[in-house]
Amino acid sequence: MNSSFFIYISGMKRKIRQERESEIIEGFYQLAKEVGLENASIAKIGKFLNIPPSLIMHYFPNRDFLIQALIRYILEHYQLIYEPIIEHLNVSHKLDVQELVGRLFSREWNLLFDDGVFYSCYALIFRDKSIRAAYKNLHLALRRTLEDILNQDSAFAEMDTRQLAEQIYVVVEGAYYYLAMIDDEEEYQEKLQYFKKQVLGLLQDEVNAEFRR
Amino acid sequence: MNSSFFIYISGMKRKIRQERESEIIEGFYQLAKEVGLENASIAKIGKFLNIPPSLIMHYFPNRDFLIQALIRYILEHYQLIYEPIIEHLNVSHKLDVQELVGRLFSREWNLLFDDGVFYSCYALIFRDKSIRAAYKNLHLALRRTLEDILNQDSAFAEMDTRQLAEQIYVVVEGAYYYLAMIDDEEEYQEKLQYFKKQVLGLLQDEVNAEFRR
DNA sequence: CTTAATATTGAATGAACATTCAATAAATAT
DNA sequence: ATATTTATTGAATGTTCATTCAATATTAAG
Repeated sequence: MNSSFFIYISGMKRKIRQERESEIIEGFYQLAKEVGLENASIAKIGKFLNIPPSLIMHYFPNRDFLIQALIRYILEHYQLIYEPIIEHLNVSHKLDVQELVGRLFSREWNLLFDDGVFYSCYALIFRDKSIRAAYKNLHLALRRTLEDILNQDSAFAEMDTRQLAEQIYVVVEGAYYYLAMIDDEEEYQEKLQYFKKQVLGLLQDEVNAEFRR
Repeated sequence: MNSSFFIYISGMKRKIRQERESEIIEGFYQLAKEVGLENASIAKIGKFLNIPPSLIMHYFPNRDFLIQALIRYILEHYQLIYEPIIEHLNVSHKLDVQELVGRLFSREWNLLFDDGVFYSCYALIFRDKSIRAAYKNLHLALRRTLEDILNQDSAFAEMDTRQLAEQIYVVVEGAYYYLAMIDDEEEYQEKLQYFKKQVLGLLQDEVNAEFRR
């Protein structure tokens, strides 16, 4: 064995480690989805995955490491699922705004992602600076992606696309927050239309564009 | 017994009960603010208030009752603090839109209210139908209040004020969600301006008003 | 093949948890 | 004044918690 400071784990062992860590975090996420983050204990994760709790602690020294890893997992997946949806619009000079708005509010990706765990973790930003920073990074990245898309269309050349991206996302995120409270499908669709129209208004509002500069 | 210093009104017991219950819920809220909802145990609430945990259970048979009462407390106070801020605009035919927007995004009320506990409880809407309904009721009430204010000004007579209130609040709530991630004061103010302008745009956008009808 | 490092197991730890209980104190009703 | 109801206390319950530990199995290195 070499004597460097770094723990060198070769081949198989490294793979085992990576796979176990992933398995544990995914199990943690799945369980939190079912019983709530506050009830997803290490013992329960072990039972859920059929491994002893001590194995979990072998990879994650304490609960905080587990939470940090869960948040990394959630934010990575949020971005991984969401960004391609708006990224692959293939803007050939002219952006299809209807299509963009449709994708921003798409419920498809919503089905792939559970909001309960996301907001439980979000609530942690108020007491943990590093979690706050991680959440901020995700939200900035989403805005930058949208900004880039807008910049590809010359129609927005005169507009402050950074501001526009901020304004669009604040509606999208406010809508997700609010619509989660609404069970009735008809009411849901009605309000969703309000917000889609609102974003379309932002994108088409050339008068405002000048006013805002 | 010597009761010379105390005035014993009839129904003293009821008063004791009400005050104890309030004390416990307020203590629960204060503690949750400090250590997080997930760490605010009954034992800790007892220690925080210098009462035995069994007294807490005398008034709240189990933890669920305590959570339900906390959410009632939070939502009532949210409304109690927030509504007067926008309600007492004293619309004398002409609404001061600048003033309205200023109040909607006022940081004052934000200081009176801790968002960590609010969002921790919000996360519960995804698994609890009655909590979801309670949150929805609050958000509908806020929108109705704003709608009433808009209706008092004849300038909005031709507009769909219900839709407008929905669109305004989705920005306000999206902004609160997003701005909580931002520590830097300058950046915070810059983005806050974006969102204030956005709401002003909604209020002044008469062209859109027709388009939306 | 031997040794060292890592992976996995299951049992054990003490602390914290929600909750119960019996006893006492205070307030109200009779 | 006495009886009844409610408020309060503190000790005790059994459970679950995160975490530790020693043992065994597997894999890598020499």
